[in-house]
Amino acid sequence: MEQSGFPEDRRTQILEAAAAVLGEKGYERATMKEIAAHAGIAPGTIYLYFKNKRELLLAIADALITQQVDQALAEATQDTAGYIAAVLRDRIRFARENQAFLQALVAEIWTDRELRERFFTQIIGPVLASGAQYLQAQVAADRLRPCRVEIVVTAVAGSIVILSALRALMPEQLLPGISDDELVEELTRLYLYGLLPRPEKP
Amino acid sequence: MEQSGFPEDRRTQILEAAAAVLGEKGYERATMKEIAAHAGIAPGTIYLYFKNKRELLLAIADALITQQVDQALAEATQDTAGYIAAVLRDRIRFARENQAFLQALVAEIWTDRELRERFFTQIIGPVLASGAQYLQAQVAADRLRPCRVEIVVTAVAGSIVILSALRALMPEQLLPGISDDELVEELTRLYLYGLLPRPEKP
Amino acid sequence: MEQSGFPEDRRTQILEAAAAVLGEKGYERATMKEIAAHAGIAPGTIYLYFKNKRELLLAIADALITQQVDQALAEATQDTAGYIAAVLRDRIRFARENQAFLQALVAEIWTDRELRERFFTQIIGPVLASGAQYLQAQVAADRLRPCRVEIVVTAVAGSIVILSALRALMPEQLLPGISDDELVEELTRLYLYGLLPRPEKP
Amino acid sequence: MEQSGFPEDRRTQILEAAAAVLGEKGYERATMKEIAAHAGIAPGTIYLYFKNKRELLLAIADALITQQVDQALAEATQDTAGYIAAVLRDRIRFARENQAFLQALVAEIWTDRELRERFFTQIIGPVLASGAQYLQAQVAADRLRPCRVEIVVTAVAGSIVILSALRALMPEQLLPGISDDELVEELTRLYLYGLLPRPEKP
DNA sequence: GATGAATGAGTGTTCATTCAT
DNA sequence: CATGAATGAACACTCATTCAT
Repeated sequence: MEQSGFPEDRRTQILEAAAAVLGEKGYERATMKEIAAHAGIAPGTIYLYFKNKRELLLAIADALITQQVDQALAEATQDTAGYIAAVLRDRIRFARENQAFLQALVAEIWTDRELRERFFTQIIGPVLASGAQYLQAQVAADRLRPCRVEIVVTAVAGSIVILSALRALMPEQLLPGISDDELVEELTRLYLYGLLPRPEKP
Repeated sequence: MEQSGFPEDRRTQILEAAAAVLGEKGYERATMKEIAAHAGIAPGTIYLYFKNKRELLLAIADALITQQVDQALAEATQDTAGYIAAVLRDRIRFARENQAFLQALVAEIWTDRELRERFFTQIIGPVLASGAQYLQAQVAADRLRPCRVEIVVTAVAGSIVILSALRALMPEQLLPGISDDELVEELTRLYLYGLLPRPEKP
Repeated sequence: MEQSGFPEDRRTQILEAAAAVLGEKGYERATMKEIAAHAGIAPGTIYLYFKNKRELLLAIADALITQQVDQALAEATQDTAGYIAAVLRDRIRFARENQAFLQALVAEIWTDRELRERFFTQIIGPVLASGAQYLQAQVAADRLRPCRVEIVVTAVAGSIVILSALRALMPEQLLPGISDDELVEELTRLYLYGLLPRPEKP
Repeated sequence: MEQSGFPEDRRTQILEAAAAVLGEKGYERATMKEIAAHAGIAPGTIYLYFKNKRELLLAIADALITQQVDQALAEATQDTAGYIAAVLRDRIRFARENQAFLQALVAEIWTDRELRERFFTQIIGPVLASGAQYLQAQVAADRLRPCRVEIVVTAVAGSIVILSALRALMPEQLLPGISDDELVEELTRLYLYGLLPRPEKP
């Protein structure tokens, strides 16, 4: 029916339909029939591109992983405040742009060990490591106070994930009327102040 | 088979079995038969106490909600640092104690609008509001710097949730070898410094 | 619906329905739905007694194997002609009584290696071995001429199988109007004469 | 892709691929895709030469039927022992040469009435009739004892079919280490002695 | 003629739910 | 109250067949 101009688009078309349906329904409640309908094709067609339902899920994970972060590395020249803001902004945008994919994945990551480890190793881990490394360098240069960078980085990442996720899931309830920019600004201040060198011990 | 002394304990018995199985398998992958087996009863018996599988899930949510937070209200007399640490410690403990229930719920909250709103309104909302109120009072008393307290509170809550969740799901990978106390201490410092009044504008 | 008096009859009931349907349609063309309908139950019920379609097939094989031959061993006291006739008669009766089961199996044995080896080892093999042993004893006692007993026994068994099978499958065409008794008589004569000691070498 | 020099060879090419795949997998388990792959063509192409999967099967039957037996008719001049040996040898060779075709067919013949009747009428029937006719002539000439030739001929044919089939299917188990020649020799002796005129009644 | 992507009906199987005991 | 055998709707997946290229 709904033909796409390029032959390889079909895969993408299915992937996007799957992300949309999985994101809304979760893995188990999403049916191949519905995914097919959402993509405007017949159920059997999906199996020409993906071996089974699970592979479709893993393909979504891979799609996310491969388009992964060139990161705000270039921004490392900025000052500390600028770097934190840049990372926050970048991650919030990433979450927004891949909302359907992420929403589809998170639910499964929560219950599926294999997916969890795959995702953690390939996405979360590197991001946290990169952040920790940056912080550690700033601490070494006395631009930030000494701290356990792994904990800080994880906490910061956690804030962002939760804020991005819940703002996507419940825009009416979570911080309604507050823009991404306001969010970034406030968080930047919170974490920057939290990490700047301090004259005296508390 | 396995009779309980009190007639109403049966409900609790089922609820706990359900939380255990749902927590491990997720809602869809958990079967009534397995929940029954886990509780040492017959599948049919569950239906004498819960109308259907979904009600069982909602009952788990309710069980969490009702045993909810007397909060660190009593601790409000402490200084600010003590309050933040107390809240962090309390929430981390709550997550640990109800791990199975929470794990079961979160996956569903993620995909189920009704459950999400119920949970947000009854659990998340009040907690955030209470925290925001406390912070606001501290700001008014000049013990903390002015800030958008809703954002800060949500960010702090997000850190805790993510840290607790991932530490439960992936103890080997997320901050291995770091104790809860170390975590609380580091986070307290981060957020306290992030919020203390500052002499000059940055 | 169609309740049986004894609780364990349900398994047998399914097994017989399966044998009937498989016998008529073959394994692949037989559907669980049809087997269920033939047994007067719902499709799902079959899975309470058999793990899957293949197990149902294997259970048919086992049913055949267990009700196996006490053989014409008692008849070993008879003279050679009587023995041969007794075995022929017994095997033809066996084929007739288990026609549906056998027909179902043979088709699968033809294409399925596992089933083939199982059936050969447990049914065919022992039968042939027993026959070969008897013949060998008769040869040793000079009541039959020397011969390669394995070949003879296999040939005799082959005749019977084919004759029984085709007479069941095509009663109109294969030896119509000839009774089992006539068959047994003629075959007995053929093989007895074929095996009796001979005065001179040909 | 793989073009054949002559346009009509394509049909044969498909037929042989089909026989190979059907022989190994059986009718239902063989897929058109696999048959096509085995023939080095696209699935759609098969439908240019055969209306559907079933016609492909029937065409295999026809292929067998047409290349049918010029029979050991020429050998009728031999003595009786020579004739029997010649027929046995010829049939065993036929089974070996057409093993894939035959294996594919037999499974279907077993379950498919139409195919069965077609095959019986066109292949089995004539062979048996020819054999019966020969035997009858020998009996009339007092070179063989009087007997029910239809039964004898069917029994002999049955032996051969079973022996050929099982030796093809289970070479390790059925009469391993015995050559076709030994088989023919032993069977010839068995049936010849079984049929030679006898001086006295047993 | 030849292709092979697309189809969708039909399969085996699962499991929430019921109800006779 | 409790049971657990029975149900049957719904699912993932397969594959013979078609048809635009």
